[in-house]
Amino acid sequence: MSILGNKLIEMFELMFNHQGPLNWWPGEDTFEIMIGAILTQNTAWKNVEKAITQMKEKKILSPEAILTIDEEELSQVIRPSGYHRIKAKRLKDFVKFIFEKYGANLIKMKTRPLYALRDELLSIKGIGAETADSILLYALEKPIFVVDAYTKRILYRHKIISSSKDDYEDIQKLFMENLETDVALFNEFHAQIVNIGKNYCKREPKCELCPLKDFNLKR
DNA sequence: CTCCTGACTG
DNA sequence: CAGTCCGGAG
Repeated sequence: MSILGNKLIEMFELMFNHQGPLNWWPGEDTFEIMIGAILTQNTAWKNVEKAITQMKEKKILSPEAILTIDEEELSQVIRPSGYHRIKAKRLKDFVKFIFEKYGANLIKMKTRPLYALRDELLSIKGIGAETADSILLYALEKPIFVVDAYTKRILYRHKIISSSKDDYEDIQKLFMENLETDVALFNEFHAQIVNIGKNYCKREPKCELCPLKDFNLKR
């Protein structure tokens, strides 16, 4: 294990021991996780839950329903998630891809190699690196590390990276080249980071209360 | 860089 | 009442 790998594990354990297992999307429906990953783009998860609840009530939380429903109507149903017009289009573009490439068979989709699938997802308008990786890790259980704004901020503040705007793929490599390739670890690690981000590592950080307050910082 | 959007927080 | 939210496109 590399020096950096040990540091990352230390960071993970500090977070995990304070916050406990976060159980992100355990046993949740694969398709629902994919939809959630798109709806949560720059949006608080609480608002995404409302949108998903409404989709269930209207019985449109399926590839078939999203493909056929009127885009305007879809945008109204997902309205609580914000950016509802553009996200309605993104959902439709996404399910079109699902149908064209995999006949909406998510089991079949899962058999495809990780990076082939990643390239396909990135070719869809509205699916960027973070959304693609969230779908790959949390819905399809592929071993890839999800990087987000919190990840960059936390690594920067704890001096693991020297600039707060390092490249997405570089930061992803930093985790993947120094940790065991483990879906469960990647899943929990990112979840822990997000929780630290929204509870402590905000723009105005609450360092005194943070589980990472003594991590890699000279006092 | 700006726009996209509603809901919630401090 | 401004800032922010599990970003991405133009």
